[in-house]
Amino acid sequence: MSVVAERAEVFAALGDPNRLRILDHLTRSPASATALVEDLEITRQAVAKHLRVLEGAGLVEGARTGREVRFELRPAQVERAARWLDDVAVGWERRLAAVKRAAES
Amino acid sequence: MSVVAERAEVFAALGDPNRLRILDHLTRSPASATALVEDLEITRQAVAKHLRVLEGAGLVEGARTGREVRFELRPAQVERAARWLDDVAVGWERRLAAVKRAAES
DNA sequence: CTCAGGTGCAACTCGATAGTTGCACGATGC
DNA sequence: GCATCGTGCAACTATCGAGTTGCACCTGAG
Repeated sequence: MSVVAERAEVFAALGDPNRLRILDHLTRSPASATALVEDLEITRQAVAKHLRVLEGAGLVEGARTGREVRFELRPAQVERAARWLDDVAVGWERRLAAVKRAAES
Repeated sequence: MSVVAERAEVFAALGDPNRLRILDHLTRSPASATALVEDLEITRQAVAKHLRVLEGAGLVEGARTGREVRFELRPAQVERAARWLDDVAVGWERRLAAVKRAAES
């Protein structure tokens, strides 16, 4: 997959309110799909689908312990996405500064 | 709109390869919809739709100059999204450190 | 005035996605 | 062994989203 498509997949995974809530919960502590149902008012299967999307984007990883699967955050992709957004913002500000400099000369 | 829904809207707007390419282009210089068509191999109307999505998320703003509409980046939302991602990553690392400390005591 | 370039709006197709229900399977506790 | 808890898989609905074509409307240049 191309680098831009991969980036888009990560952002798309972040582009759903329920998934953001799941991610927010997982920031505080790992949890299983059934545990996450309580604060989401959707079914367990829907939660499981969201977790698969998040896992597909590399934002989260699940590991089986006994009969439950605990999902925990995987910060690498989160940081990568944050860094790209910073680059976009910084690049733009730099361009604005260059335009301003040109106008003053 | 709730804060989480708004965040999701921003990330959803970023969750498409063509929109990422548009954003990348706009980082370097403002452009109109028809100008953006050249490096995207989709129609002008599709580009216009993407621009409306980006504008709806507050990532971009268009202003009419003569008979064309120049779109330029709006870094505020970009920075806000980056900051939230940083918070997620930092919060998780902090939790990991706390768990480690607890295990060592 | 006329014509061309740039936008905008509307209707349509089609694949992806969020959500559901129903059921089957493996691991745990008694 | 057996009831149960947590998962996983499959089928289905319905909505959203990306992309297209076609047409109408302004604005600027000759």
